[in-house]
Amino acid sequence: MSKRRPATPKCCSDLTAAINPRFFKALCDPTRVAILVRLATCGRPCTVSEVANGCPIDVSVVSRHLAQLRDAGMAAGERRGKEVYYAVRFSAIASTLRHLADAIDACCPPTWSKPKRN
Amino acid sequence: MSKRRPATPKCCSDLTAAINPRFFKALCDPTRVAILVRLATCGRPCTVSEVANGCPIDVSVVSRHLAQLRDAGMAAGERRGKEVYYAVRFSAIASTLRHLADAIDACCPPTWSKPKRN
DNA sequence: CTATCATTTGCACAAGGACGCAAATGAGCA
DNA sequence: TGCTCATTTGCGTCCTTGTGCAAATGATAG
Repeated sequence: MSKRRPATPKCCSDLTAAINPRFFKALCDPTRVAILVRLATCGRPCTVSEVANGCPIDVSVVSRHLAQLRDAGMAAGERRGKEVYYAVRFSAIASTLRHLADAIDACCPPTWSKPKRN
Repeated sequence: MSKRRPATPKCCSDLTAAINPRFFKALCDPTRVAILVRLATCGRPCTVSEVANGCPIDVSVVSRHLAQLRDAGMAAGERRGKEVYYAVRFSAIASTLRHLADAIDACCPPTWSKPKRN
């Protein structure tokens, strides 16, 4: 008599809300990921020039990538004088990922129902 | 006398390894995400036609998206007769996300060092 | 104010990805 | 074997996005 599972479990609407396109789009491009890792590896906030230094791509492109990471909530930019220091928002990224992981778990039925043959 | 943090913390190489481009590329496209959510909402393995039914896009496109989700490790496809049943790999997705979240945390220094002025 | 440096933005071009249609493949059935 | 249905794949097109160069903006020093 106890209902097993609603036809459309409410968890999945949460799932849609948990998937922020801008967030994952930011992780699509290998160059952008490399920039993010480089920023994380640095261990402290870095300027655009510092990040671009040694990279084969133009500074303007690095600036755009950093802005995109900022808009995605994965980095924070702070201007100090002429320079802008970017830092990885570690906890924000981790919490976003864990939030989605929880939403996924909530969507997963404990026992996977056998598909009915039609 | 105790060292605070190595110049290049080993955690960040883990970070690079934890970010699978194919995984996040799969979540870039809104249509693909919608298909994933639809598959999750269904609550059971669905055929390509079932997923495509009611969608404004062509079946072939849905098939391609599902294949991409499969290659990304987010879905599993199993052929039964003429049809192929796709299912969301909930635990695989969740564990991938949590693994990355852990790698991010490991990369984050407890006390964020003040940026040195150059 | 002018000069200089760091960063951002406008613009044009190239590369990559999504899409639809048609053809090919896989699998069951008469 | 021939037919039908479900899925996949090839191909051309369109749209998005990454990229470099040049110009504009922001900010400090002289």
